[in-house]
Amino acid sequence: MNREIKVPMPTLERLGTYWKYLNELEDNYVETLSSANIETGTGINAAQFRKDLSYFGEFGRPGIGYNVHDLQKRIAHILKVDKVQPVLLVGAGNLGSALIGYPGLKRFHFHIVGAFDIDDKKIGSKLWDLDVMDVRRIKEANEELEAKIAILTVPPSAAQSVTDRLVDAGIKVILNFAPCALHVPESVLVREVCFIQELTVLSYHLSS
Amino acid sequence: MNREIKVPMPTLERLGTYWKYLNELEDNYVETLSSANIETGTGINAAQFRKDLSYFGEFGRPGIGYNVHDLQKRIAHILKVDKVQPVLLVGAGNLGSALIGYPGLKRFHFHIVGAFDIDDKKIGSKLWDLDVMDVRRIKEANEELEAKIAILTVPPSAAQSVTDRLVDAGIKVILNFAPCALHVPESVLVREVCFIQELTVLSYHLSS
DNA sequence: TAGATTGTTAATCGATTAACAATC
DNA sequence: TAGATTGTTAATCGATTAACAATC
Repeated sequence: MNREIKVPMPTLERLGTYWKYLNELEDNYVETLSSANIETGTGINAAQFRKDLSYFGEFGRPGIGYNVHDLQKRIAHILKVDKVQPVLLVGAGNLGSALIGYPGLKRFHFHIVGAFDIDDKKIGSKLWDLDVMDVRRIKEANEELEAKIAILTVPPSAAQSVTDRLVDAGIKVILNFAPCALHVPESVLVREVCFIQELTVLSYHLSS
Repeated sequence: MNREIKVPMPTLERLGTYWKYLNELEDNYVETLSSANIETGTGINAAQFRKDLSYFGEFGRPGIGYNVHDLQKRIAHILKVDKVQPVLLVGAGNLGSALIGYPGLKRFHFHIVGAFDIDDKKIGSKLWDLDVMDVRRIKEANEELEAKIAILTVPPSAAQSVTDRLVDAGIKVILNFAPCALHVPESVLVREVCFIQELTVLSYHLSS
C-alpha cells in the first residue's frame, strides 16, 4: 500500500463495481475467483483489476486467485462501507422519497437517518419510517446523527443555501441531484448526478 | 468537421454541460461569450472547450468569441435535442414517478410520452398526466409513439425481460437505473445510473 | 493598427493494457 | 514438477493542456 500516490478516480469507481459483483458472488456461495473471472463477470479488463487493487496492497495468491469473502471485506474497508454509513437527505419531494424507499441503499450499508425539507407542509410528516425535519435544524439534528454524507434533492434555487447548512453541520461529502453547481470549501467533496447529461449522451448516439 | 474520427466520450459529456450553461446564459440575455467565459462559468478548461467543439466544425470568430444563441442551437443539433425527443419510461414505482415529475426533462426537450408497468394494480392508473400501460404492450404502443429512448426503473429481476421488449419495440438507447448489467444487441446503447457507486466514491473520501 | 480570441498543432499528462518474473 | 495466476514494470493508447499562427 502506498498512501503517497493518489488513487485515480476511475479506479475508485471500478472498486464499487468489484464490490457489488463480489457481494453477488458471495450470495451465490462462490468462494474463489481469478482476475479473469472478474473480466468475464464485469467486463473490466483483468490487468486493470489487478492494477486497481495494487494501489491498496496485495489481495490474491499467485496460481490460486482471490478469496471472495476476504476480498469483499477488504474492498468494503477501503471504501469505508464495512460499517453502516449514516446519510442525511435534504429535499422530501418525489425524488427524495424514491431514494429513501430504494432498497439498494440499505443493502450496501448506506442508511438514510434523517430527512429534511423547508416546506412547512412537509415538516413533521412521515416519509416511509422517517419524520421530515426542518432544514433549519440540520446542524442541531446532526449533532446526534453524526452523518458525514448527504444527498441533496432540492430544487436548484434552494441548493446553495442548503449546502451551506450541510457544511456547517459537519457534512463532508454530498451527492447532488440538483441541476446546479455548488460552492463548497476545499475540504468538502461533491458529486453531481445529472439525468439530462446522461440523456444527451444517449440522444447523440441516435443515428437519424 | 471530421466524421471519420470518433468523438471521445468525455467530450460528449462536456457538450451537455456547455449546452445547459448556454441555455442559462440565454435566459439571462447574454449574447456573446468567449472560451475563457466558459472556463469561469463551468470550470472546464478553455482549450478543452475549443478542442471539444473542433470535432464538429467551427463555431466562433477569432477576436470576437461565440454567439450564445447560435452555439446553443448548434450544440442542440449535434446532441439531437433541437427537437422534442419522445421517451418511454418502464417501471412506474417511486423512482419512475419521480422522474416523470422532474421538470428538468421537459425543459431540455425530453418528453416522457409513455409509462409502463407489469403490475396489474398499476396498469390503467394515472401517473401525473400519463396512463400507465401494460409492459406487454410496449411494442404496440411504440408503433404510434415512435420513441427511440427509454428509461428503465424496474427492479433488477425484471430488467432483462423488459429490455428485450424495448429492443423489440425499436428502442435504440436506454438509461438504466436498475442495478444490474443488461444484455443488448451491438446496435443498442445503454448507460447505467448507479447511486451506490456514486456513494461509495464519496464514502472513500471520508477521512477517518 | 493593436488587442482579443479563435482553431489547431504539438507537448504533456495520465490511464489502460500487455508482458513476464515471482510464486503458489 | 507443471500449470495457473498473481503483482508490477514497461509499452501503448488516449485525453488534456499549452502554445501560437491565423483572423476578426
